[in-house]
Amino acid sequence: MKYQSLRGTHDILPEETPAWQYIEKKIHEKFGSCGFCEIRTPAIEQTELFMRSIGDQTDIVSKEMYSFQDKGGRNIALRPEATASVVRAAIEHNLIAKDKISKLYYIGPMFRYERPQAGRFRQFYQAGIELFGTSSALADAEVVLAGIILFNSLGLRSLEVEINSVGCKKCRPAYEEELKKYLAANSSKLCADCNERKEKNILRVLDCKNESCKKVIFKAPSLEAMLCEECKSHFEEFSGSLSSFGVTVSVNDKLVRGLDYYTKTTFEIISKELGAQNAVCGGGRYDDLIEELGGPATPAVGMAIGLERLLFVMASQKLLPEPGKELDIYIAAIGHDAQKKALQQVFELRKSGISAETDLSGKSLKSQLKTADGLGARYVLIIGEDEMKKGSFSLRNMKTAQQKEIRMEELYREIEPTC
RNA sequence: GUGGUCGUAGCUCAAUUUGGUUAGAGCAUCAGGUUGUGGCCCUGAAGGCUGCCGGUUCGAGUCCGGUCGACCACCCCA
Repeated sequence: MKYQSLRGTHDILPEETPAWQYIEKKIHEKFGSCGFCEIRTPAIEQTELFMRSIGDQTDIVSKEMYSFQDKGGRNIALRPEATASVVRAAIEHNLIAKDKISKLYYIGPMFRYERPQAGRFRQFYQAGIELFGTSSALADAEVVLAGIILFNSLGLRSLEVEINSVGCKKCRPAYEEELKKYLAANSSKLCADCNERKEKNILRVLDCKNESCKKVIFKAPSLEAMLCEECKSHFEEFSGSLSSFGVTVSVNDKLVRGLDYYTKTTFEIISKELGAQNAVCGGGRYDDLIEELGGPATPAVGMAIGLERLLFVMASQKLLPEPGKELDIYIAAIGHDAQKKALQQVFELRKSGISAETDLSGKSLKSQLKTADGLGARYVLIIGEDEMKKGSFSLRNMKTAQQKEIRMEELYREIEPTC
């Protein structure tokens, strides 16, 4: 095979597109009913946008971004996620105004140069929401709830919601300083990865799986204890409100996200069916990002869903709709004149919204009936030489195998009742 | 970026004890089973440079190296 799709990228084939259309439709419906409006941004942006927002020290930006110079010498990157783009667009078009709440959602492909794995691809689809303009912890809950509404409407079971707080710019620097000091004192017991994380993304050390590191972390200063009053009460209200709405949540104090812009709330919705990459949905609050990117200081919260992962969980829970084969009528034609007549008739039927198909390759009647059967045709209209002469045609009901002679004008009336 | 497992028709899989002649089957596809009638059944056809490149050997789908890709884990994250 000379050409194949690039590593970590996949063709979505005709047999799979109905499932994609199904979840996309639900996303539009449910996010819409939650008051979010769709926004579509370009797949490419200035590289700097992502360096500023996600953080140029993060793996996503430093190692995993598809970036290049265009012919005009501009530094361009394929978006690795959409929040930065949505914020940029919202600022650019004045969608963010003082004391105004904006609720946006998006759906589209994202790109990260990673080693492919279960639930991880180089081009993958995300659907997400962003809520700008309120610092209320209830807004964090609303965002989680929007995800839950979507998942429920798809029939998903046994998903778990994990939440945490990573503090804000008032309390986190002090904590990071504290943690850094502690880790520096114990650096000999930390793995190579952690010694690097210590410098680049120190909170991630808390989530290391290495046994030796775990021991060190066990005695490390706790982030929770260091949260300022504001963060603490924000987290309590967020957590409490979800519980009171009947959402079971568990606090995971290791839930530290790899994007720099998160403040206070972080959360994930995970599924055990997924393997190592188990988050179907992840998000959190980012109160400083909009200002950071040049907009008015505006608090915000958002989340993103990995669509391939969502589809995978749905498939394993047998929630994907059967690709329904249905065709109102198939016209079997014998002879060139008949084919022409058939095509004309199919054209008329299609114009009036009836699904119709014919075969112009001159196959035998038997073969055409087989094709019709394979397409799930309810009726087959047979146009042969006899019919062309007589001006009346055989209409076969494929379910009952009954056949009758009709004239073309009667066709609609005959097939209408079951439409 | 690191490590492990694996690449045989469109799909799912075969191919005997460190290798041995024209690489098989099921499903799917197409065509037939008498003149113009589907599903079931029967018959037949087509479909593979065994991922690619190189090496060992009289001989490689099978062994070795490389490469590309898939899967899984680390890392990271949706």
